[in-house]
Amino acid sequence: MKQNELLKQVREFFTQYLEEKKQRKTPERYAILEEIYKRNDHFDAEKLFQDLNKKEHHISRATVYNTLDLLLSCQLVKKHQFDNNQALYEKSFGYKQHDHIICKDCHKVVEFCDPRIHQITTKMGELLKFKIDNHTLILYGLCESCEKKRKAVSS
Amino acid sequence: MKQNELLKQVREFFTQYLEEKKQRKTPERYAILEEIYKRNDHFDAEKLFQDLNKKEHHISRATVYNTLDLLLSCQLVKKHQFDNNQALYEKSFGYKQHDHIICKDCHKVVEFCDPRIHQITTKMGELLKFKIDNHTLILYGLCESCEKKRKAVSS
DNA sequence: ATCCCTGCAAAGGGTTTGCAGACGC
DNA sequence: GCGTCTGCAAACCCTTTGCAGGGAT
Repeated sequence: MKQNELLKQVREFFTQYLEEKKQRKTPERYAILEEIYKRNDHFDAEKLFQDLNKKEHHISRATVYNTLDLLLSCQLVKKHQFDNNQALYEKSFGYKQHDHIICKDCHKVVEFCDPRIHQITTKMGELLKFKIDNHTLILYGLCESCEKKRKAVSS
Repeated sequence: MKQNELLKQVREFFTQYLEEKKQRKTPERYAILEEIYKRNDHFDAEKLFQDLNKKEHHISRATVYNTLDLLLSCQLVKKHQFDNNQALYEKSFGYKQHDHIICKDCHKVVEFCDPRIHQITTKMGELLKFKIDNHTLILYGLCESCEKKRKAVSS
């Protein structure tokens, strides 16, 4: 099963990172890692906390935030600040680089790729003498069904 | 003077918007609009509040937030959620569309333009059947001097 | 045995809200 | 004068912090 294969790889990667950084391999950290890699959505810290505590005995919010920071620093997780001031996270290992398009009405998030983004980062990095290593591109608009709804209301 | 010309246009635009929406033309709202259009930076709500109260008699935080929302809805102001959970704002009338590149160390913000962004929004809108009307592109990296500093430290 | 990590609850920082009084219309 | 906008402070929400006890090494 592909899911288990990925989980295994990710656990190994994390273990290696923790050993390098001389940090402890606690069951909480692995439980959080697994929960994240079983999901396929963009989730906030609170949702992660809630879902973990439906299954696990108990993991505190502090540990969730702590571990998210760890996972961010080894790039196993990506953090997004969409509109509001609530961060959303998603797994990022073995997952192709992508950007997001968000519906302003229903808040649906769709992922997409476009090679031109890479061209822009490369060119702008050279031009402005920045060493770019990351980017965020978000397109805001209305999805097909929400646009129809709006038209129906205004007509 | 070009500055005054812009201010005048912006005030007129705002007045028209307020009349359309049947909202009151209060001195506070105009003071906030002017303060924003005299600046050339990316500022947060608190900074705007502080600077206004150095000059004006007094304008409350609530009114600042209120008016920022008004200005956002008529697109006289743009709101950015960079990294942290503190929104930054900038004027947007008569100002060319641009994106941002941010240094991870000194947090310097540089603006740039690239026509390919427009191509991407158009193409992805068609492909995914979204009606796109806005986007955010942020490139993260190290500016030239911060990269040198890092190298100096590690060597 | 050490001392880092966890859980808890309180603090923190930015933003929003409720209410009374002020003022644009 | 009516009804909305302002100012104030408290409430809110997400996140961070401090501290004491527990578990990884």
